[in-house]
Amino acid sequence: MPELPEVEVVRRGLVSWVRGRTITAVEVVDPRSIRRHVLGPEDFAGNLEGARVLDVVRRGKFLWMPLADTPAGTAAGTPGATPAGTPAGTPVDDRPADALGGAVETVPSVALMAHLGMSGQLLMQDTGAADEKHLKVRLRLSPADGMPEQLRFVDQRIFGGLFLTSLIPTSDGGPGGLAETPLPLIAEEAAHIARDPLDPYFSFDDFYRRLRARKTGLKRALLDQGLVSGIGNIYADEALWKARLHFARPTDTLRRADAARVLDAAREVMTDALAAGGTSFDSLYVNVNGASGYFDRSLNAYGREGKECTRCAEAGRVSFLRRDQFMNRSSYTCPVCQPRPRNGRW
DNA sequence: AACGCGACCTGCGAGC
DNA sequence: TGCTCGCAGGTCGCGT
Repeated sequence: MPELPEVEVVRRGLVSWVRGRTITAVEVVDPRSIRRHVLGPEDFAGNLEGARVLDVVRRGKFLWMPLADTPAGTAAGTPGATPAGTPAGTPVDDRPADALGGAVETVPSVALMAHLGMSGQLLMQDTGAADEKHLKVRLRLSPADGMPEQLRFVDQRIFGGLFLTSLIPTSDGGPGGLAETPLPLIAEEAAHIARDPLDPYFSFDDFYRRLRARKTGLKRALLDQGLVSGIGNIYADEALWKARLHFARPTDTLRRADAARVLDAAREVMTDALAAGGTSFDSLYVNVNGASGYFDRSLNAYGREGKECTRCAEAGRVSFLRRDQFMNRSSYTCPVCQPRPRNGRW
């Protein structure tokens, strides 16, 4: 279950293995994993072969690799996404590359997008390594000292996938996401989601203003990737528990301090998970399993139906976590320290 | 605008 | 034992 911290662990690992290398061959083992690349496997492979990976960028749970040297006429998987006849790698506007962040010799216009979905993994593997049971896509990379030759996309449940997308200017002029060499460009397919809480350019003021304008429940807002990205069901429950707020709390009555508390809580939970995942990430593997131990040890709310609330126990009270259906999902709360709003009024 | 829901998937555990 | 069923998760798109 990769959430934002796991994806960031993947990003950090991946960038050290693939940055600067050229994709020499592409093997789509299961076309369902590239179904969001509407032009199909041949187009996908044809446009990737020969491309050079410039960086690995993340916003929320979306991960993408800006590419250089993609074949001219790349359509980025979406008909009409790139102006006809525009060779990929051409600057997206008239500014010189330096004005777009410097340190890049080519301004990319196309990226390889990856979303891990529920069960996706990006693994670096040597050629001799046996295929994984759920291997979906294999990318062969140009040789590099002591580095594995293959980047594999493995996905049991096929909620995730790979596809090519255009890079477009960000709406606020800031970096598209966390990157080694930030550029004010964003993968088109990720342009509709807000910055995530770990993004230095995340604006709490904007978040709070938009939150107050909503007429909905707090958890629904936290899960809305257009408002704040990267928060999934697990971290939403953990953040709400930490902030002592109920999932149904109306957003239009939230005080600034409440909003700040729940957002800080989300950031803390993610940062802790990132630290735990980061420490276990030390091998050739770039995977999403590093944080599973963290989940086992550190969850205070999610999945703990009927178990004691640890915070209440420390305070000498006894209370048990309950599970409710909310948004066709399970939500876990402590009935004592996260009381349900009464009559929707606070 | 808000929101519910189905679709997309597979594996696992519960219950019969 | 073997079957069915419900459930888990994130995202997208459609209908209300």
